[in-house]
Amino acid sequence: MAARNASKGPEHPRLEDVELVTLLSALAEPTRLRIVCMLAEPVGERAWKDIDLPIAQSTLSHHLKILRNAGLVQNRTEGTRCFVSLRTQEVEARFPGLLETVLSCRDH
Amino acid sequence: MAARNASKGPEHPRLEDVELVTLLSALAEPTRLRIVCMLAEPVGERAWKDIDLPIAQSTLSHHLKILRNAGLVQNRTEGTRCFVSLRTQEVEARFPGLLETVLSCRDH
DNA sequence: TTCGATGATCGACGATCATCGAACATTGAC
DNA sequence: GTCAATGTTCGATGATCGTCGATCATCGAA
Repeated sequence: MAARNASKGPEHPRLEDVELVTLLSALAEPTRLRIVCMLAEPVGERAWKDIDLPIAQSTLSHHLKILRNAGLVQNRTEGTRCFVSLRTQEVEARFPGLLETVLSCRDH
Repeated sequence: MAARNASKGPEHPRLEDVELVTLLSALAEPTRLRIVCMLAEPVGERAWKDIDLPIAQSTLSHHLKILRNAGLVQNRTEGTRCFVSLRTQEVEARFPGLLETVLSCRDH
């Protein structure tokens, strides 16, 4: 009854409103860190269905929501499909060097 | 009654055995991040009692244990007193740039 | 040896989290 | 309009977490 999101896709916070602890919490979970690493590959944008992990679809949606709320990823809807990508530049502007450093640590 | 730790202080893991997610989890909590920032100040080592935060003593002990298990801090016992410090160099060797970057992000 | 101080550990509690299946909403195709 | 596909949301579940007070173990001092 109340007006829903007029916009289609899920909401994306401004990076200025994201706290460091929120971003670290989002990264501090194996599945989510793995997703972020996937998205960091040169491929860039990734179709939802291409993120195949041994988890239920609703769980993946849950993790992506947390990553969205942390400002790390963004969704782009195209018809019924959905594409996910890192907000690399915005994260870099807010937390300089952080994402790159974490990813490089992950790769060893 | 079973043989406890023969050594005096608590255990400190080798940084090689610490996973990135463990370290991120340790940092992804406001109180602990604050402690790490305190310890990063040029003062260096810090007496336990000088870490005064609005939390119970057992809670502080709990957080310090998590930071220890993540390889971030170390304890040095001197009589009944206990001093805490960052394992800056070892963390740097294991996760290059990570601690420094997180701390610089925290300061803005 | 006894005592006080200092941290670590224990047990309990409420809250949050990761996970799942089911139901729902939206969109394109028929 | 009906249907299938896609991703989100809901409800429930165990597990983990942050917090506390109480207890314990260790050490120096009296």
